[in-house]
Amino acid sequence: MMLSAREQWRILSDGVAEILPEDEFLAKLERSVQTGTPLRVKLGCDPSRPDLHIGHAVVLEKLRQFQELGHRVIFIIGDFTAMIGDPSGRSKTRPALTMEETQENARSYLEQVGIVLDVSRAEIRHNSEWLAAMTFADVIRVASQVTVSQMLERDDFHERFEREQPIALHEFLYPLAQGIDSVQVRADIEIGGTDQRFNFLLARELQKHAGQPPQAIVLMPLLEGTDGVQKMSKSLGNYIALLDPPREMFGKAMSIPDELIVRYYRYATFASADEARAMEEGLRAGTLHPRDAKALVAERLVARYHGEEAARSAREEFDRMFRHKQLPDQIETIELRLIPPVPLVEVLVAAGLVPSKSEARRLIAGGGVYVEGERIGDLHATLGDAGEYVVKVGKRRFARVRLQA
RNA sequence: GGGCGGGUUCCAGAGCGGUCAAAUGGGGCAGACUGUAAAUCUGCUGGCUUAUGCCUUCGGAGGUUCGAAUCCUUCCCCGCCCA
Repeated sequence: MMLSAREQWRILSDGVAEILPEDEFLAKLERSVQTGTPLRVKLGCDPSRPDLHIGHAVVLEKLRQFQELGHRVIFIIGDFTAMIGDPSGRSKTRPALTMEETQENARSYLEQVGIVLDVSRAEIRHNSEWLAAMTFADVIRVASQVTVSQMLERDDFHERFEREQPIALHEFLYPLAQGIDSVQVRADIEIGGTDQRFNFLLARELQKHAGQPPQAIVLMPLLEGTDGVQKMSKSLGNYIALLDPPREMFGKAMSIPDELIVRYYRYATFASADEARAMEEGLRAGTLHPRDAKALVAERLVARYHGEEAARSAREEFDRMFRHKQLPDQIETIELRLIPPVPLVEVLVAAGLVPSKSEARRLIAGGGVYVEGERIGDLHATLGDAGEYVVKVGKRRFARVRLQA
């Protein structure tokens, strides 16, 4: 009932950025088939900020395939590392999380993972289980297995070293901790984004020292964020969250640069290589309009996470608002306890449409504020009477404010 | 421990006694245009009872000065080199 190693290889290698080393991966599949033993596929996760996005889904989707082929997915919740603090040097040190926060985050993380794959069939481990138990002597022993110049091979360390930027000593320990995780769970495969290459390779070294067969590595492409330049990440604000509501998801997908359309088609909506090629050719030949291609991607993306129905209505709403510049079909009503006449500037702030009066003035001066469909250019404009007003700020901020008598 | 160079607004990075809320680029927002929240172009980008006005900001605390991001003292932090 298990597929042959070849068949599995065909499925599992589709859409990956890199498999290291390929022959070992294939050998593992073959042994797995022969002995009827599922492979142990590890995914480490940082529970510090549980807001998964469609970039994570690229990895999760691959993991789902492993699951469907009968392999064992092992999630490692990095609760220990999260409690200690920030691994990545450039960001200002993140505050260490408390035990409760970490647990809450982990719960929410798994819930979001559950959108893509079957968490109940996965093995879930917390790395505090073994990392918290290590003594300093244990740490030194593991640290002795890696040299400083090996560490400096990692391009992010290398670059900072070259640029004379700080690298804190503990940053060297995080890759080590990840490697120890692999040893602990006896990972056959570790999966992650291409930025994890160094850490995953280091884990192989530690596994060899521990007398284990080293894990094979599956690296998935990193999806660019909606800005089209940097990788998708929460901190850069260029992400589409798995939990984004349909309209948000649709709109964000429509804001990607044209060059990214096909890539999103392939990796965000999991179109096959053939489908992606077809779209690419259509775009190049001019038979497929970029806007339509993008709308297709956006719709398919929304459909995946919210269903066909939601996708269709998100698309209609988008067309209404941005192509035809009409009002959205639902506008939040905000009651203001202000007695007319009220300066418009004050209304905008009170309604939460802008963060400050200065900002409100700038927007008015720049022609970005509308009341009842009419552009307001006067900084001193007031809403004179009680009643409801539809206020629009920019393209996307709407509110129906109600002034009481 | 010694020497040198640094810490500036969301980020990077100029400024080095007044003309500094602080160049420039990025990001963000808005406008025009359009095929979309693409691209391109333009404008804006600390706050306040709109005021040739006031307040807060240039690592922290003091000081000099009519006046400081700019000078001095001291403290904290970072990088490099030497030990």
